[in-house]
Amino acid sequence: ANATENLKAILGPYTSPDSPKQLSDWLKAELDPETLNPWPKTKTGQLKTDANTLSRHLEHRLTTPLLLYKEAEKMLSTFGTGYTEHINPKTGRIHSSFRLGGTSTGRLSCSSPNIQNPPRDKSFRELFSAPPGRSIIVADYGQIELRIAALVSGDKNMLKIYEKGQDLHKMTAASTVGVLSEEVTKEQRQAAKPVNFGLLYGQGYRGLARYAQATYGVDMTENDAKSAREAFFKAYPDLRRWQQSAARDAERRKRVVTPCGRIRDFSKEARGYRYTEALNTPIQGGAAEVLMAALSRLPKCQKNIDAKLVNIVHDEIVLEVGNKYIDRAKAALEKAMVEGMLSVFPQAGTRNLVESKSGNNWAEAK
DNA sequence: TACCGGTGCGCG
DNA sequence: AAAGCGCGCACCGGTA
Repeated sequence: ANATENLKAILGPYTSPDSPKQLSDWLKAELDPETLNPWPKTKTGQLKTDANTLSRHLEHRLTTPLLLYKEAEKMLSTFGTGYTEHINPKTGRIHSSFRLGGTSTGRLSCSSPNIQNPPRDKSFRELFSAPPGRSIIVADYGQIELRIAALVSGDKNMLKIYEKGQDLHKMTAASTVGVLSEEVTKEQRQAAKPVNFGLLYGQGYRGLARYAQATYGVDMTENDAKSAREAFFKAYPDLRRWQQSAARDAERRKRVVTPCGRIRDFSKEARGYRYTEALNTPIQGGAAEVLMAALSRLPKCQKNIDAKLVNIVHDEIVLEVGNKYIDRAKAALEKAMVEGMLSVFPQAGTRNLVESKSGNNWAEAK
């Protein structure tokens, strides 16, 4: 509330902090030309006012109050009232809709409300709690898309890493920094995540530098990104070859196929063939298919166990179960997920594939 | 009042 | 030549 008053005092009565357009106009009148000229623009010519752009101008008196306001506003509107308005008075629960045909890759989508994107912060996740006498079980696949990339591309080095039960972020860090995997620091591992996630789907070095900063707060110059990119593909050369041939193939046929054989036809889409989308679809789609295979095995595994499926978040399954069944349900869930993976990729290694936990709420079980 | 595109942001 | 992908929701501002 204090920050909001402060923000009002700075912006004046004619500029709403909720309006990117008004904020852009306010900044245009406010900033000197040296700051204004290089300021990033939207495609309609407005000044960008997103958190990443603002955070590069911490010296400005508007920045901190506005960032605080944006965060608070998002939390209150989307995850506060946005959720509570959907509480069913009869059950006291939120009953979201999950859609099976709503995405171009085969993932589920979720709405009214979307409970696939509540903030990871404990103070939110702990609100998803089990009734007395019952518990929440969460099981998730570790690095599922990277594993599937390894399997789909057949990259020998990636496959070896997963067969040994090693951590690919750490191994990529070792390769890009040029040290032994035992010497990789937490920070170096963190910096390797955008490298893995970005380059997997065709990101260039400029995009990588931007993305590392924006998403992971990792400072990476374009030169750093360039050499990280080269080191990455030197470490995983079969992945590079797969990307090149998959992209050529997709461009020629205007379609890609997922591991289970579902087709994404770019010729039916407004934007047509897209390089990065062509690389992503079989991987993300494969991960979705693995999760579906796991879900389809749940009823069998849950026999005689009073378990409710309460959420599905792309690589994660959330159950609610009576306390006396926790161990059995956890084992059954893990089994279903491992078998789901093997049903799509029989050759997959399963070390450290699934991790599960239980607790009174979603935060404790994570 | 209803809908839509643009912008921004939460998650995997 | 260069290129992260996939969602849903809040809010604004313009149109129907």
